[in-house]
Amino acid sequence: MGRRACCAKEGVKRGAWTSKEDEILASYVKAHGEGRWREVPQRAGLRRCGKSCRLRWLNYLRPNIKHGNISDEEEDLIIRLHKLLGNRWSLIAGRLPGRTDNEIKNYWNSTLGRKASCAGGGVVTTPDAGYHSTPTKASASCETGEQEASAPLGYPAASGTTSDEAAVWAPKPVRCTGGLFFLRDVTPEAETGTGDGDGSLGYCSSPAPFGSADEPCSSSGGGDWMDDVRALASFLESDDEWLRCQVTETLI
DNA sequence: AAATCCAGCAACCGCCGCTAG
DNA sequence: ACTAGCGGCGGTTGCTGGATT
Repeated sequence: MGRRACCAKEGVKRGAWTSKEDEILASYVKAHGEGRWREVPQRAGLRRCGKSCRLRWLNYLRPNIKHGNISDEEEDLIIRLHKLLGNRWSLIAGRLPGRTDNEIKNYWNSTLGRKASCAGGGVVTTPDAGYHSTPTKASASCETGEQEASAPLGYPAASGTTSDEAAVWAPKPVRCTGGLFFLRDVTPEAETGTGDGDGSLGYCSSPAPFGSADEPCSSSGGGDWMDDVRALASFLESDDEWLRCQVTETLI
């Protein structure tokens, strides 16, 4: 409230970008670097909102961006990361070089989400995010059309459990000076990680009172889900950023 | 061949956290 | 300590082209 709009509505062009605009923006960012997006339109001579410039650059103009043809490996990784992280598209994208959060989000909503939904689960999202926006098109094309009442898109419909029980708690991540961590107590198992660590993981030291009794947080776990977590932890530990953080056992 | 439906994608919107002043 | 501004993120919308009727 009271916050200034990110850019004036009037005089700002909207809609699809032209190749000319792309060219201007790309050359500007190459010359001046990223950041100060609010100033970019003025300085570059674009009649666009700064946010729009940023989005265009990040999702389309940035070097090394890959478009389309998401491989099976990438798809598998997206599914696994989504299991672990929920709808944290930027984090998922961070593990997929050349892919953008927007592309992954779109891919999920249009393809993987539907697959998962029709398959009856195996997908996790953040309860706090309240995945209330099951893509209507997707759900409409789902053959069963019945599972959504008990297992909305994004929640696993684990056999033998209620949807609530099956809901894996994917906590809201908070920043950790360049990394990500989940505000949960570090358990001994988490400290040892996958066993190949040398104990040098840079844990953040302040388990904040984030998790209260509300989060579905089963400690038993095991099985495929735990395998996924271990595999992901192993994968992610190859990343220096990730070394600063950890995924605790209580995720399961 | 025309109309309609649907999937995919680009872009917008609004909220939130961080940080500089 | 407080506040305003900025950047970033996730959800949503709307357009477009291909598929189907």
